Amino acid sequence: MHVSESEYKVRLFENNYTRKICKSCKTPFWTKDKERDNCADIPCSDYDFLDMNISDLKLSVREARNLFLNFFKKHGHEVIPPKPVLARWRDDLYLTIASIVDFQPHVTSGLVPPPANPLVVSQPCIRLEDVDNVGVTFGRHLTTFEMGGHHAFNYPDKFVYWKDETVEYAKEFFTQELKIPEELLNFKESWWEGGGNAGPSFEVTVGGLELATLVFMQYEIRDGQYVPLKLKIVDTGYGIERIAWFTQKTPTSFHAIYGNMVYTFFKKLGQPPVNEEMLKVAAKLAGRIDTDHPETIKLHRKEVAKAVGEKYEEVDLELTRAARVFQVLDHTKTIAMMLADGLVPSSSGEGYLGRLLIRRALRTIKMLGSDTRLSELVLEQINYWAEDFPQLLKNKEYILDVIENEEEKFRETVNRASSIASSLVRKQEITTEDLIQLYDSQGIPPEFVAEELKKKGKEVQIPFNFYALVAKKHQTSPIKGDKEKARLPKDAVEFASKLPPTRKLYYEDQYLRTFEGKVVGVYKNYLVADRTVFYPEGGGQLGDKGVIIIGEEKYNVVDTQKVGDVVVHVLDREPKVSPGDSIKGEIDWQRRYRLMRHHTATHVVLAAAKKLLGDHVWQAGAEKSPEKARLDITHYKMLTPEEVKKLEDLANFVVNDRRPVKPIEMNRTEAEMKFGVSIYEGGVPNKATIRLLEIKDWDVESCGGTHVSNTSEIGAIKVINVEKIQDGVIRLEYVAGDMVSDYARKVEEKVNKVSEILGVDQSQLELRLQRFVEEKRRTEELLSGYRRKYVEYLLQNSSKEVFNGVQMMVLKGVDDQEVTKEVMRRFTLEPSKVAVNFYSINGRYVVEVATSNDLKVDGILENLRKLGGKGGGKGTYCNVSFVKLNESEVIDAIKQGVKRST
RNA sequence: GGGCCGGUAGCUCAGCCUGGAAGAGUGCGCGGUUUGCACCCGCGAGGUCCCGGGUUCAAAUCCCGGCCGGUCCA
Repeated sequence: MHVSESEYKVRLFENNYTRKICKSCKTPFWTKDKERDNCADIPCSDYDFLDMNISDLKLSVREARNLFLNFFKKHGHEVIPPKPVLARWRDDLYLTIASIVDFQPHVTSGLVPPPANPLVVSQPCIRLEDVDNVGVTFGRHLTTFEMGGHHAFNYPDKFVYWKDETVEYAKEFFTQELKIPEELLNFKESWWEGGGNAGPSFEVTVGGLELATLVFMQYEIRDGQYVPLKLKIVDTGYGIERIAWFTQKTPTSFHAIYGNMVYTFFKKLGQPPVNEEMLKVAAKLAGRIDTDHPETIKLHRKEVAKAVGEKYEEVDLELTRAARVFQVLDHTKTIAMMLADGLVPSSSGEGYLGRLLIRRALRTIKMLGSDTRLSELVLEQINYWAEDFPQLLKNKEYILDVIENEEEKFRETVNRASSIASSLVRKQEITTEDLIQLYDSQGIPPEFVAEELKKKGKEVQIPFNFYALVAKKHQTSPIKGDKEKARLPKDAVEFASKLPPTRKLYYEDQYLRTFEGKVVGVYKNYLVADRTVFYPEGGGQLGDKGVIIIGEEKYNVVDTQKVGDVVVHVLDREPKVSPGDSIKGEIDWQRRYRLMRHHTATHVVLAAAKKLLGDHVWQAGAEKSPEKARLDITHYKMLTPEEVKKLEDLANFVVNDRRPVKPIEMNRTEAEMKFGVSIYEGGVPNKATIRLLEIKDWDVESCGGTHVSNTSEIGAIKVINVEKIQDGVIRLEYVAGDMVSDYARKVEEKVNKVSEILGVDQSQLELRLQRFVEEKRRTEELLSGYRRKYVEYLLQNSSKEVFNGVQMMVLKGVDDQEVTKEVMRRFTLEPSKVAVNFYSINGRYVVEVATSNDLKVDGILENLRKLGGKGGGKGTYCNVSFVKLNESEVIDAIKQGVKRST
């Protein structure tokens, strides 16, 4: 898009700033420095700030954050708390990648007001795009960082501030608070696009480092066109860690972020310290690394070697080592943050992102030749950041336990590398394709395979872009998409979508069973009224059934669905009715009440699971039917029988405690601030006002279902099944109310049936069964004794004859294959023997022939086929079947077919 | 969510491509050898070849469907 220059004209620049064009990247930028000819951003500049002598400020990350927040607080912004790093209030993103994400999509679209306006937040973010580059660039790339954002939401009728003020805030913050001389500031003109929005932006750079980006969100991208937004949003991002690094001027940004922990990690990972002068040069020149072009890494290290006057090989080795330690530092923090916010590692969804980082960290630790526990390193991070992110300490036990669990899994995977390598050694040449196949299907990192192969004296080259090659194999993957299955045919949806919203009597009184209303639309067997008590399927609760009476005619409602705000009754046949007619309806109360009980029970169980297992427990799916309820929760290991019992007890405690259950309507921003994002467990509604369901002192969740008004109405809860449906997800099934009795009856019937089969009274069931099993074992022992004896007997006594120096034994009428096989095998151990066995199966007669090793079976086979037999075999054994059998003919054929093996 | 790999003795796995008698190592039991904590020798027990269907005279093996486990990708 062609951006008009006027977009970048702001008040501040009238004050002696000039617009220049960077000689290197041709980007326009604004500065007061008359001499400067480049944009002061990498790669046009190195990290020159490392050598700038500006002030005595040395800010830690925490101090940088506070300085930032307080500055904007002073200037009329309200400080709001950050959200979790997992973007659970959105269904299009897994991770919080920027501060603006906190307010998308409903605040930015204007549907709901922001929690404050203007506001400021320091939002921990996670971005995995550059996961490969972390460490290699000595601090340029991180997977986790804090984005300081001050935001203003300008409505058509309420203006807060826009470009002039935003740029002035930046100037003031950097010059007043960070004491940076104004001449060093550069405002690079840029254009930002993301999440369907776009707008002009300034990147504020100093000495090569981009310290902030000031975005002016003002367009929506619709069909490739830029449509002006009603809402104009100031979206800024200040790099909190970069500010800390900028003031500290440590060798790398890791030193600035992690302080002494850098040295702790070197020590714990068994690495001698790396020359800091070398690191500083490496960091300063890191802007020249373009990780899409691996040769630039080599080039970078050569330049470092030149600058510090050492051999390239030496420098390369040292920097590789350091880069790996930095990678572990970075990943351990990200892992801790993700787990603290409740991520459960798994093989799909957000869970995989966590596992990916954990595995990468484990791999790097191993490549450093260290056997330090990952959990030990993460514990360092927890303690280091405990004050900044209290959720780390709160969930410490969970975090460490999960990591040990993952470490164990990884160890098992890696142990396979050695045996896999030995089977690979047999191959002439091992290709990249083999390595990809191994990693992709079994998760064995190529580095480990290569190492194992080396031990066995075989070399294999791992291409630099190995992981990119793997990624290439998986290009068509959708993101987080959970499309609601269409439960009504297209034409019915179209019919209903034109109708006005239905009045939802089931929300006005959840116990209402009947109603009278007027028809507003009818299409085939789909009927819509102006109001209804019929609850439409949603939130995992099935739609109501019942009857609708039109005049004298009674129609069965077989299902109820919704299209937007319109409730559609699905009738058993097409009704004779027109819009405006009066109707009466009554729901199947028995069924509905069971659904209500199961639904409320689900909220009780979910909260119980959270309290029992930890905050990481999150609803991963649920279904309530009249018969039973099902709840899938995120958890990293199977529940023990004791845990299941405790869960059940806890849930029933809440039932017996008679807790009131109450729906509340609330503005969503307010609800999020008050209860946190866990209200969205069951899904994220797309409305400004949301319906919350509160179980007193127990649970609050956004929910559109129908519920009982007191937990005591649930009656009782019985867990009937617990299973692991996939890695990281546990399924709980349970029944409530009268279905508990139903379930008990079924169990009782089963027990009765079993006692009947065993012919004993229930009281003696276990004893009888135990004896039964014992008896079976003894019978088997006895049988194998008899078999042995029978084998001996047959070897001695079955008919034998000799021809051409070959002895032939014939077995007949022995229908125990265990015995015949053994007899034939034993008989043919000695040379010049042939064993024949006749038996029949499925109405066919089978001739089985075995010979000793010195004979061959193929002549026999040929002869038997000539007689009309079908079959085959090789070596010393064959197997031929006949529809009709002439025994002596067969025997003759065998005799004539015997051949010596050569 | 999608792709790939796997499921055979208590355990680790071979056999599967190319259908034809269910295998090895280890562990277990017994005996021998050795007075010593991963010794050696011999013997023995141990199987729903994940489940279901199909093809075939014949399926661990080939085909289809399912279950379970592992793993990779955004």
